[in-house]
Amino acid sequence: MPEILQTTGRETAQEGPTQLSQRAYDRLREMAINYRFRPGERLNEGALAKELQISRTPLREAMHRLVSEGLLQSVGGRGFFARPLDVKEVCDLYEARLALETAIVRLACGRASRDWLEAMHGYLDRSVSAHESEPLERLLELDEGFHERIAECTGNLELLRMLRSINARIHFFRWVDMQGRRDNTQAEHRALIAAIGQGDAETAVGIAHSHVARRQDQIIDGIREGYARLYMGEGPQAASGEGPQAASGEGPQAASGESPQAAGRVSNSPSPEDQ
Amino acid sequence: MPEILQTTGRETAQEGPTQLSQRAYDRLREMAINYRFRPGERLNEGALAKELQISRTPLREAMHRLVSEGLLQSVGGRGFFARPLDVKEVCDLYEARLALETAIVRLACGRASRDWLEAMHGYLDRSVSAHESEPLERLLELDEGFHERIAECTGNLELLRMLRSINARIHFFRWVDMQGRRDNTQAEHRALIAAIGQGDAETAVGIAHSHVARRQDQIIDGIREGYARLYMGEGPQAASGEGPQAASGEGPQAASGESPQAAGRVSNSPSPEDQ
DNA sequence: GCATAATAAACTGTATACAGTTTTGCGCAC
DNA sequence: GTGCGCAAAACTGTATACAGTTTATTATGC
Repeated sequence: MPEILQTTGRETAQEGPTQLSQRAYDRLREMAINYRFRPGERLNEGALAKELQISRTPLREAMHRLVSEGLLQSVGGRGFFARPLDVKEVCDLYEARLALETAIVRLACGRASRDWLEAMHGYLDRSVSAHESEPLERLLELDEGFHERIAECTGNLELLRMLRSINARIHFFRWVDMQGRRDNTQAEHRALIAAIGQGDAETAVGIAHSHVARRQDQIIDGIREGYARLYMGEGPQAASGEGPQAASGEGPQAASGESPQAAGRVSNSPSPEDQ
Repeated sequence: MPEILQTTGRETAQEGPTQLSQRAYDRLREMAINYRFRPGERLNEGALAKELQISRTPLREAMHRLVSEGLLQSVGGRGFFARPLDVKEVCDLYEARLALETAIVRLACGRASRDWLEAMHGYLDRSVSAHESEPLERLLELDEGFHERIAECTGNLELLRMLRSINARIHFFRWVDMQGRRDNTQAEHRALIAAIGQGDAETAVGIAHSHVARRQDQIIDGIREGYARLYMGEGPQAASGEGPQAASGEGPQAASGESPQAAGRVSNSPSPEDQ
């Protein structure tokens, strides 16, 4: 049952990719990013395939890609698992992001064009107007977009690719971190662009560093909060789809009996030796 | 025909992974890293599967992973392609490597333990003794290992992961670059470790920078040389396996009719929109 | 009642089948 | 000889089948 996909064929802007494995990739990626699967949970291929209305073949292809991107894990012989909520890993990611962002900003200082600067001012203007009205999820996207645009400014697609990969993996924790307080980072963003525009690398890197850097305990607090939130059944865009609980059907494979508050030693994954 | 794999089962140190998709991944990765496929060449799944003595299912799973890692490309509906020999991409990778290495060394300065320093001195000693006797391929591996150990010293697995990914993708060009001259980088390596040992970040970063940095024209020369070498049928470890030519069977799908010397505009890939 | 062993169900990893599309090869007009 | 169009072959993307293993369940002994 190939399940004729929506309107068959011509790939307008509206309908998704025609490739089933690509479609599965897109959907699974979104789920993994937002921890729609419980950390460490084993993913049931049959159930997922039924849910996505595809067969296991393209589904597994998508899963293999997500393993390579650190959004899923695989244990040979026992299938695929949701990424665990691992404190060390998240701290490493934040640190890597800081290093990457610093390098990117430094490069951007020598390469920003007049056009790019103008476009960034426009982007910031739009972000400001969104700040009051848009949901937090959208504000986070705007912030990610801001930093990715700086990476684009360097012209280095590999740096951009790495930044995107990291951003995807810490997205959830940044979202949790934003809950409650609606920080106004606009001023810092403006100052950063100004410094880049003047080619003042030291100032720009300084701003970027203080803007991106997080103290370890802040990060850990965020993770703990995220853990609690996960088991209270909330997440970014949790309302879309079919609800906050893990999307793998009835969910007989609950994560574990561990104390959800203990974010310090959280991973209940079978510590895969893969990759 | 499951083709009982060697000695069936118990996964000693000698025999490869039991998982066929993992075995395919390992072999394809090695091939892609060393450009055993001609740049931009379309990979024939049937032929590759026969060569690896597996079916197309695990083969395609491995290929999807390699796409995510930038070692293969995929064009929806037309299959998988060898990564093109793209000058811009390689330059970006070198630049990203420089940024990463700099950040890693800076972190290592605050984290190097006495044990680690001792181990590094041992590693360098072994590298020195290998310098005269071992083949270039091995020396390059030792150099990669040196830098990866510094990344390990930071304790940050994500930085290590990124460094490995980049190293894999520029491996071939560094190998080409080493041909002919047998640089002695030992002194720089010693000095770098010494600076790290003293926690002297500025000196260490300076050494790392001048050690890793390459001028753009040097890189492009290397790529041009690599291109020529590819079409002269030589590559790292080219003797192993079944010869230097692309491993996809008879090779009816030669790369293109482009001038092999013109490394400036080399990519004959169909510019995949994927990933 | 609790731990343990045996049995059944479920699931993963891989091979194969098949439809639709792309590519190749050939014939023909010019 | 060169370009165009059509038919055949080849290839990709996906579904399904199946064997072997893992996991869940029931039965059993203490």
